[in-house]
Amino acid sequence: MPELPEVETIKNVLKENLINQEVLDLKLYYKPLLEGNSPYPLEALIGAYFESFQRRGKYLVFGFSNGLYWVVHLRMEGKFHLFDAFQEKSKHTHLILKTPHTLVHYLDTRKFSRMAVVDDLDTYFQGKHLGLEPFDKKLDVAYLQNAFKNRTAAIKGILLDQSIITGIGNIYADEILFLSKIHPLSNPSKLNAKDLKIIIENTQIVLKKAIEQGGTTIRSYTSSLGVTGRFQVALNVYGRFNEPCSLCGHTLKKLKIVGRTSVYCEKCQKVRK
DNA sequence: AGTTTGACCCGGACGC
DNA sequence: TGCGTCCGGGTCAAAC
Repeated sequence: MPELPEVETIKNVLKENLINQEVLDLKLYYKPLLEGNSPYPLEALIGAYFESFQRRGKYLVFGFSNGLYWVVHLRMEGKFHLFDAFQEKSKHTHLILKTPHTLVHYLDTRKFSRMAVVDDLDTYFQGKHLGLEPFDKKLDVAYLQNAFKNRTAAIKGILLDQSIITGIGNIYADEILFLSKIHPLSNPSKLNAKDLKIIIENTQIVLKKAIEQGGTTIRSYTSSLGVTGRFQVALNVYGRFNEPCSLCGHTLKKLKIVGRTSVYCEKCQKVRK
């Protein structure tokens, strides 16, 4: 489940392997992965060279020598597998890209990921309504006060709203709220400046640590991308329902918030109403 | 305008 | 063992 740290890691590994390589061939086997309104087909990348590698929120962006950009959102299970030699496509291989030195398979068991080929990145991302990057200097208490002022829905759901801060998913939203000692059902407009400052600090701490360690859920990328070891990102709450709180020992609870499971400590995380 | 809900997907986990 | 059911993850659109 790639969130910002995983996407950042994947971007870096793909850059190491693919920069300045020419796309010799590219075939998309499962057509719905390409957004219906993609201005260009994927085949438009054939003959071009990989030039730049970016991440915007949870989107990967590959820039090519012919002026086009390939934008990929991995959603839950999109994966890039890299090979040195011919590799039979698997049941879930939906795209194969060939370069002189590397064979790229793109897999997605859930067929949930999406991609597009565009010539105007700004226009494409304007339609996505992405908020500030977590490490943007403009992300400060005043920004969140403004963004949260009319928001009454659970803070957990608001942290998942990519139009405010982009890149936070279910795992890190739970971790950020735990470290900030804020209950996931809290009313965003009732958070005080100190709460907001702590949310920003913990967002940056959690994501930075995860990036340094190669992403929490990077396990499935290991074999192919050569990212080894270091999966010991300590998660305090995510996936730990019914286990003891790492701070107070109280049994962790769970709740459904905007259709997502939230795990939290009812003793450590106070509701702001 | 903000909030809620469902659709999109389907492998894997779970219950019987 | 086999079958049925539910879950989850991010984003978008529609309904409220």
